[in-house]
This record gives sequence, structure tokens and C-alpha cells, in this order.
Amino acid sequence: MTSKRVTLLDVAKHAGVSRATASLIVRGKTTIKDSTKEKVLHSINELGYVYDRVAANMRSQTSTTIGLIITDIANPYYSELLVGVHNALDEAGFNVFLGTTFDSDKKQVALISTMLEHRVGGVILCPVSDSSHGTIERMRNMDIPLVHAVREIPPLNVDYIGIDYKYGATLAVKHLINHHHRRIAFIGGTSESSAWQLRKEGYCTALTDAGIEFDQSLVIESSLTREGGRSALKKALLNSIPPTAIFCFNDLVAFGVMQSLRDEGLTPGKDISVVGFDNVKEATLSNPPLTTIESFPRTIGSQAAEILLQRIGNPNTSLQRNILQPNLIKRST
Amino acid sequence: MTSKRVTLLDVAKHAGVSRATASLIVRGKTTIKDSTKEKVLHSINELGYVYDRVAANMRSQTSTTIGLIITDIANPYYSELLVGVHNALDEAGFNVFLGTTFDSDKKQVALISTMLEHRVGGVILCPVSDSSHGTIERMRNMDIPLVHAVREIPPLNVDYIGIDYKYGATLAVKHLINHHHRRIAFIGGTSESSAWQLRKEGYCTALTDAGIEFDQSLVIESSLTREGGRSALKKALLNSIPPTAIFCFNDLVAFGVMQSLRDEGLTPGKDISVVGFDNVKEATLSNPPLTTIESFPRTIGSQAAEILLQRIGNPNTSLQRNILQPNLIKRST
DNA sequence: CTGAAAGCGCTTACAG
DNA sequence: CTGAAAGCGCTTACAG
Repeated sequence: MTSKRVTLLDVAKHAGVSRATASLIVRGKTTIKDSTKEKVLHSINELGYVYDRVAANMRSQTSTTIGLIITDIANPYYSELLVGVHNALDEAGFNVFLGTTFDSDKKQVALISTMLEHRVGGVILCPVSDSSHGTIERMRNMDIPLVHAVREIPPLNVDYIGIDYKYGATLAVKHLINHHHRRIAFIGGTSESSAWQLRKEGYCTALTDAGIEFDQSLVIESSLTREGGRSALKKALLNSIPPTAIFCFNDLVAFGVMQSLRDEGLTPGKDISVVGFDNVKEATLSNPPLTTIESFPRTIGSQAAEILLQRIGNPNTSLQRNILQPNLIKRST
Repeated sequence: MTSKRVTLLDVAKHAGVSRATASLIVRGKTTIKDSTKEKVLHSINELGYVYDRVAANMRSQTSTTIGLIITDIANPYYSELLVGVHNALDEAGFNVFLGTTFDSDKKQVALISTMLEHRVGGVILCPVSDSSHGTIERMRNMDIPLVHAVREIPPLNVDYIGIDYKYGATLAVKHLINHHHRRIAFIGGTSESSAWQLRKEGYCTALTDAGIEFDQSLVIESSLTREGGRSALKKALLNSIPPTAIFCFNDLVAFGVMQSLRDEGLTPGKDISVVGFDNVKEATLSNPPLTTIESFPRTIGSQAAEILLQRIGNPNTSLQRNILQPNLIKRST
């Protein structure tokens, strides 16, 4: 910066009032005479004064930013979640500090530190699959408001917003069973995450209810990307009795699976049925349109933000655990 | 916060060194004896000290955050751009402060103020279509490093990274002409933005080169969303001589156009050709796969970040203007 | 390496 | 409303 920053004291001098008065005015207190208020506002314009919220927050030990830690921005599920968070925070005058872990615990640890160093007022964390317990414990010791979203981490004494993955998985698999499938693969994700375990439970429940035996060789883990879906499908087709239907961890994986099916000369929805999870916007447009489970990422984002704001406002409110019920969206696959 | 924050002075006392020494150590200066360094690091762990980067930045008049202002997070083009920015900044130890304008100038003005109030070290701005000149002027007066991305704003004395929209549009329209189309609509966007004007120029150039007369009634503006594309297509079909091909402002609009075509009982790529712009990942998966123009959002993001970091490092480097050349990606539409 | 002091730009509390 | 002072947690500069 070449020019020196204009301070509140400069403004006060220019307007001929005290610094204390100027401070009250910039913070919008109403106990000031209109005439002096106008003088000060005029000086602010004249001098091009910019309020230094950082200094103010530091002095008053408050914060107007919150940290959002997600695993992958390139996943439209998280874009939608981000939109929800963003909208809810905007209204409350909070700003978002964004971090992406790419599902690495090391990165997650580093990000949490960075957020704390930047004095965020709270954190919305979508934990990585194998979060180290130490990090979370550390955050709790810091007394910084924290809400988990999308995935849960074992010590459940923290606010959480997510959806009922088990029920969602049951819906998806029952749908396939209703279409007379008996060899149904479960593809994508890692068995370390709660979101995976719950889906697996739902998958098993649906199979059991239909009297179908569980077959471990039909469960294939993968990274949560299109690429993960592609390679996992290739493995699935090598099975001695290949599946006739695929339940995918999420839509992104399902897109990969569908691409891979086409590579193999198979038509998704005809030769092999596919069900996704999330109902990202692209699911309408895929070829053919993807049958999937609606999981409300935007709502999760906005509710996570609201829970966090509540806790920032009053750290002693009772713990919240909000589980949304998903729906089946039938399309052509 | 219930517990008082542990300060550097607490650490210094605990380790039996001076505050100045402790300060040098947390900042990783190497001029300190290893034995005392270890003592201090041990105390940091013991006390659970968290470095207050905000206080440090304030004292030293620096900043380790940069502001990123985009128009729409829900657009995968911007998600990709965000990934690029994020990656480049991460490496340099910078953090991103995110803001979304939803293409509203009012919101943009508010966001720039917020960013300045939070003392960002610089801003990457993807300007809204009709940016008010005053805001930009104000930023320049603040002497804060600024780079424009994606769209340009008239006074060109600021770093810019974008792609050659005119050339991209020419590629797209020539492609359609090569497939024997003569009635080609240009759908989406608003005529106020440079990115629109340049596409229009390219569109006109391609028409003129082929001896096709320009027809204003085939140019239909819309918001840059799927919904915008849907409604714009409906208008296009009401034309007395309807188009046989559509050049869309971006892929999102193209997806809307394709949905709308299906609603009308028409098959994209067969009854009416469609070309998009951006080559978002979903373009591979759409039904049918979308022919489009590759426009490198991730590269734009990372280069914008790098240019900004350069300028923060040395405010006097010469102005950069980086225009990438797009490619045509032929698929089935 | 230490120790005391000043200052980044603000808010807070208080006597007038 | 004013004015002077203290303090948020750090860095900086300087004498020892």
C-alpha cells in the first residue's frame, strides 16, 4: 500500500468529533444526534474511510467469519451445500472462509489450524472419512462452536446435520429389487466413513427383507469421483456372476459407472440398472436421466449455518441432531 | 469463549524466554538455538497455544487472505475456477474469502466493501455484467491488488485473465455452418457484458464469412442458468422462421435449451443442433453429449491467483493481460 | 539472546 | 456528547 490507511481518528478529527463518537456512529448506534451523524458520514465519504472490521473484531473479541471445510468443491453436491451455507450466512452478515480437504486427514488438520489462527467464530465441518480423533478433541478444547455436516464422527457430542443414509440406501435398493434384480452391487465410497456404513446397512436390510443373500464380492469401494466410478465398475464386471444392477454411493460415482458401461458397450437403464445418491442437478440431464435419492445438499448447508449461528449466539443451547429423510427420484436408469 | 486465549506471552513465560524470542520462533526464524526452540515448541503444545495470525497481520500490515468474487457458485464453470484459485493459493499459504454476486451490481459493491473491511491482501473479481464504474475506481484508489477474470470492465488498466470469446464463438458458429445450418440462433447472456459482446462479434464474423445475413430476431438474451436457457428456447421457436441450430452462451444455458427441446418433442443434435460454451464436466454426460467450446476455468482460476500473488509480491510489475485460446470439442449435438 | 516500549486500528469504560 | 487511557495479541526496533 502506498497511501496510508485512513483511520477512525482521522475521520473524527476531520468531522470535529471525538473518536468515541465516531466509533459509535460507524457501528450504527442510534444514540447520536442526526446532525453530528451526518457530519461524520460526510467525512467518511470525503476521506474514503474503510472500516477495519479485523481490528474491531480483535478488540471486541468477536468474529464475523465462519470456516467451512468440505471435501471436494468439484463435486456439485458440495457446490450446492456451499450455496446453502453462503445464503444463510449472508443474511446474518457473516462471511465464509473456505477450505477443501480432498478427503485427506492431514489437510483437514492443517485447515482446522488455519481457521483457528484466523479467528473464525465457528466451523462447519464435513469431516474426511478417517478423521483423526485428536483434531476434533482439540477443537472442542478450544471452545469454538462447531457443527458437523454430511458425515458424523464417533464422539457424538457435537451438533450434526445430515440425512438418513440408511433409509435412503434402503429406498434405492428396494427400488431395484422391485424391478426384479437379485445381483445388486454397491459401488463407491470408503468403508471408514459413517456415511458409507449407513448406506451399507440400508443395502443389507433391503437385501435381507427380500431374502437375497449378501455377497461381499459385490461391494466395491472407490474414491468419490467419476473416475472412481469408472474403475470400480470395471472390477464389478469381472465378477463370476456379474451384477445386473448397481447402487452407487453418489451421483458422481454413478456418472462414472454410466460412462464405463457405455465404454463396455452396455446401455445404462437397459442392460444394467443404476441408482445414484444426491440428486445433483446434472442427474436430470444425464443419458439416460439418472434414478437417484434426493438428499437436499442446499438445505443441509443452510441448516448447518443456522445451527452454527444459534450456537455462536448462545453456546449453551442443547445439542442438535437433525436427520432429514430422503426421497427416491425415479427416472430412466 | 469460556477459557481465555493463550497468548504468546504466556508461552514465553512458560518456556522461560522473552516474548521477542518466542515471536521469532513461531515465525520460523532460524537464528535461534535449537535447545531454546525446542523448549518453546514444547510449551506451545503444553498450553495449546494457537498463533493469532489476525493480530500478527494487523501489526505487520500484511494479509494472508485474498478475496474471490464470482457470480454464481452453482455454475460448475465457477466451481472449477474456484478449484484452480484454491489450489494455487494453498501452495502459497493464502486463504480464500469467497463472495457471490448473483450478477447483481449492488451485491458486488457490498462484497468489495466487506472484503476491504476484512483487509484482504488482494481481490480476484469476476465482474457482474453491468458493473458500476465507481466501485472499480474505488478499489484502485485503495491501492489494493486486483485482477479481473472471465469478464473485463472498460477501464482496462487492471490485470486480466480470460479467454478469447470472439474466437471461441467463431469456432462454434463455423462448426454449425459446416453442418449446413443457415438459421443459427445465439441464446443466453446479457448484452451488457464484454463476454457477451465478444461472443456476438464472433457469431457475426462467422455468419458474414459464410455470406449469411445477420438476423437480430435470432439473438435472445437470458440469465445464465438452465432456466434461462429453457425460456429463451421457447421464444426462439416462436420465430417466423425458427432456427435449425443454437449457439448457447454457456453450457448451463445449453442444458436448459436441450431440456426445453425435449419438452417440445424435439431431439437435440437431430432435429436441432446445439453448441455450448465452457466444456463443463457434465457436458460429457448430457443426453446427447454436448458439443461445446473448451474454456479452461481451472486454468483461469489458477492463473488469476498467480497473477494476483505476483502483484502482491511486487505492485509495480507491468500490467498483465492473458487471453487463452479456446478449442472446439465435437460431440453429438 | 533479553526486556521494555511503542504501535497496528479499533472498542470499552469512565470521569466530566 | 468529549477526552484520555487501557487493552485485544501480536511485531518491530533498540539498547544491553
